[in-house]
Amino acid sequence: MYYIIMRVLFMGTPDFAAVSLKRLLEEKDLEIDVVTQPDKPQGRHMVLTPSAVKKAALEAGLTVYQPETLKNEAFLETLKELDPQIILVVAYGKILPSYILDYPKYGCINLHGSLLPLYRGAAPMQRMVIDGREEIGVTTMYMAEGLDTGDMLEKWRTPLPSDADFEWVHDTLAKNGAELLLSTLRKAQEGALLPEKQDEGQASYAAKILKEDCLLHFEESAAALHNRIRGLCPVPLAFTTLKGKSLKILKSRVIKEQGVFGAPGQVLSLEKEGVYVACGQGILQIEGVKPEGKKAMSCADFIRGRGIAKGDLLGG
RNA sequence: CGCGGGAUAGAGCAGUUGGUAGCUCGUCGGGCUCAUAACCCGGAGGUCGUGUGGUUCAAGUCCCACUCCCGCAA
Repeated sequence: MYYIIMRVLFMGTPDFAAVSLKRLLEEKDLEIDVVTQPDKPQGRHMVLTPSAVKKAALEAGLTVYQPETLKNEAFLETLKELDPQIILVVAYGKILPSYILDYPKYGCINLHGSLLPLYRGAAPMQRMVIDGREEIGVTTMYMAEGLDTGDMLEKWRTPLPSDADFEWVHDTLAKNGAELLLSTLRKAQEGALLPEKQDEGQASYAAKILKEDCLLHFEESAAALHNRIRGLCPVPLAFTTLKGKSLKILKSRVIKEQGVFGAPGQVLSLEKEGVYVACGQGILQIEGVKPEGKKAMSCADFIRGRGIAKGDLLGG
């Protein structure tokens, strides 16, 4: 197999994107430059932290660009200088203006973490789990001016196991998405892509996860609560409150789908495997928690330390 | 120096007005049992985060400095 060297501009920011970048780096015929978000203050002491993509790029000895904005002409100079033949975008975090979209010969191709046109937007992977979807996947597309509205190129899909959490989805889609992106890139080189319009009637939007999305409402069914808990695990984690303090929930299991066994949020019993909690419909078993100011622990430990008792009300 | 909580046996926690440490679980040994993650008896295991720190007759317990962990916020 022989390819002429191709100049690729990779634009991405978080870990999900870094996986794709690392995969592309394994290819010998790609000359890659990287654009990522500027370092941002993060963590407990607001330390300036580089993005996962930046770390990966620097490790590989690539040049990294971190424009504050793409809206002015400053970035156009950089673009002309790099003169990419194709731009690959994975979770970059900013909208690309048309002068960038129109620049490369082979276009701008984006990898998105959902089966478009479903779950356009910022947090498709979490939302798919929270909604209890049975099938998940990734899509590559040509980028258009709208939010994830471009013509679709290739897809990869897989069933979503009922106990899989966000981390599993993220890792699975990042890995297979990277392969899909490379496949699409190769087809673009060969002119073998068959763009397909998105059905606007089917489109849905996966909004960014906010604090309020993480709060558990025990009036919901056990199944819905379970989906929310795993969809937000391991970050940012679903939470409830107990005796005025926040309590993050790490892991859960649906014990009963149907029936009302107590006030929503009421602790029914303390078992070895976890705490049984009454929900709007059914019973949820909570298996791991992270109390405010403490480390993550199993429910068995939490009970031993007397952190919770039968009859306590979660979310009160 | 963004705000706050914490650091005590392998784990999760207590520890009262300062007087050299307890609970639950685990672990080890023995007993009971058809059997058991059950039950009974017994044992081991801690220089109480670090400091050649301060106060005191005496500090896990008060004061100071430092290290690390966590929650909030971004």
